[in-house]
Amino acid sequence: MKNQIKELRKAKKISQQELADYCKVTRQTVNAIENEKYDPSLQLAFDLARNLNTTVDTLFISEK
Amino acid sequence: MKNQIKELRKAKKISQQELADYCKVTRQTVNAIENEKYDPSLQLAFDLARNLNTTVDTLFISEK
DNA sequence: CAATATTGTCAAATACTCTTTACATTTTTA
DNA sequence: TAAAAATGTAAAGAGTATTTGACAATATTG
Repeated sequence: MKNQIKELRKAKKISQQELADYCKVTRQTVNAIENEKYDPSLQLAFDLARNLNTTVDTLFISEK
Repeated sequence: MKNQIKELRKAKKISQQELADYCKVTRQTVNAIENEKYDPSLQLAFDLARNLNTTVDTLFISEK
């Protein structure tokens, strides 16, 4: 599963910490997901999409 | 998190078992998600959406 | 009605998500 | 260049997702 979090976050000019705060998770969680250590839960995927003004289907790319 | 899995599955006239097979999970997993016992992983959300000919953003409704 | 398919549910075990704490490295800014 | 901010990473533990096996209840079909 790939994602465009880093690109959209930078386009919005916010830090991992700020995005993490908006989504109510830790900075390390955002960092791990950006660097594809693991996939977020479905709820967190929705929270990330919302805070980056996009949709889950465009933020994440299921490689199948 | 709400979802429209049951409605779309019935519209397609397939059983929980068939949908589970397509997504490579157990019947119990599909049943639990339909009945909102817990949310699927992000990957399974994409698999469910794809097999029901829809998108994650329309199949699931994040209540926030 | 009887047989079969489908669905609901439960408990125990395993795998994965996420947090916390901590420290190192890189980037930005004064 | 020095200080501050941002990022990368790792280990341990809590909480959640999924599997397996099993049994009961409901719906469908012959």
